[in-house]
Amino acid sequence: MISNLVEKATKKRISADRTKDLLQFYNFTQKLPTLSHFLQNQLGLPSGETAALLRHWQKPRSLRRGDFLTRKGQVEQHLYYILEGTVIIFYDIEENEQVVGFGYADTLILSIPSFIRNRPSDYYIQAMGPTELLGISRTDFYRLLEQYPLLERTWRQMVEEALLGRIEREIDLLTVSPRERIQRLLNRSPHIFQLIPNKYIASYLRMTPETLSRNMR
Amino acid sequence: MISNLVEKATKKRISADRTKDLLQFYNFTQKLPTLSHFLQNQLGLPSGETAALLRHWQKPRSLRRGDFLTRKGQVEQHLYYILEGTVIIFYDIEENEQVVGFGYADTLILSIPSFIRNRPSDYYIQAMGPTELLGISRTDFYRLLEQYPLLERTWRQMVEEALLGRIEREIDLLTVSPRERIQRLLNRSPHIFQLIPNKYIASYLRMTPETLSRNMR
DNA sequence: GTAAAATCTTGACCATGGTCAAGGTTTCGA
DNA sequence: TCGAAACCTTGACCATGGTCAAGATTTTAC
Repeated sequence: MISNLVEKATKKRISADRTKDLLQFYNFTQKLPTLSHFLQNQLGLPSGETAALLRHWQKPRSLRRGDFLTRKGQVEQHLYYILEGTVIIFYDIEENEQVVGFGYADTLILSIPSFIRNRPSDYYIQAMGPTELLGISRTDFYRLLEQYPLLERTWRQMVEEALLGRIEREIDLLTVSPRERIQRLLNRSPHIFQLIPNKYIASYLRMTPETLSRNMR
Repeated sequence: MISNLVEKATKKRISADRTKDLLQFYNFTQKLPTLSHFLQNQLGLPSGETAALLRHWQKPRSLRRGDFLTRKGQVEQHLYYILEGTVIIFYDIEENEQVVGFGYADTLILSIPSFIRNRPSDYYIQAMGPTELLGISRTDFYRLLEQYPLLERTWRQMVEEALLGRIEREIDLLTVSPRERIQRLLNRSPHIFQLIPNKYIASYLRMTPETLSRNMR
């Protein structure tokens, strides 16, 4: 069943600006019809460099519902491309899980602090259903950054975009009224309400499932 | 008068890790004893490049208490280096001001979305007292990025650090108990309580001045 | 297809932090 | 230095969202 609010938000014609997903911090904005298409068209890499980069993406990894892509404390640091499926990112704080982001098909997903700092992750990344991914190791990726200035420039721009996404997210979190927080997410990422159980969305929005439920009517 | 909590936090020996200021999103972590020292030692620029960059920093700008460095809607986009003084960054949301960051002497300050996107700022930057700054224009800065790969690499790393700072800030904001939010800030940036009136800190911590006051006893 | 698990909804109650007001204190600026 | 403005603190009251519980509904996995 789809609530009235969701229905309205979904139907609404969404501007190019709005479409820019604010969750891009963990999963960058750019949609990737295919990985190589992304590398060439989004990153604008010459075909030689694209080939070099593609060579380092590892064979698909499959997850079932509930499986973890990354666990807290785990040192595995990869940048993942989601071929299919949906994942959530959360950390635990006093027995509770606090959801901080989502990832879905045709986006990149990673534990940023872990990837950038080369440290064990504080975050869990968990599959919401059957999920297929490709990964590239941090080491390989940063080595390629050194080699290809154009790749480094693009990465810089991606990090800049991610930063801007975080700023928007901050405003979401600072918004006092639960109803408005819900509305902001509905405006920006209505599709999430189709992909993710509400209890996780509630956590992401800093409220209980009860409050979310009561304010979606 | 210094509260017990502040006193404790200030006295506590602060680890190198803790010292890393989490507000670095708007004002990057690196302390700048002098601007040229920063350019050479922090950015690791060769002297030639340092000289080139220094040439583009404009003559000091002075602000008095209450003056605005940047106003909402203003297109002036500079990266500023604070020689002396303290500033706050805030935006307005329904008649209220919401503080999102601070800047103090020997750090860089800017409205990131405005600077990166080359758009009018949504944020105000206001001096808390007499303040002296140096600025470099967005145009000049990005032109130099194109010219000097080492500068671009460093900028990329700064943006990465800023991103990590935002993630920490997110956890702060997601922390439910006001008391803990205060404690986290005290642990990380006790000096802020010396530099900034509590009412602004309260806003930054997503609570009223009354709640801050009641929880500092 | 079906049982089990997960999720959603609703109600009653309650704790917490916001609001308003007033008085005291500190800081600012001429 | 002194008057004014800004800021801080405290109390009383209240609105809001959290907690707990129970039943309904949906989804999952075999």
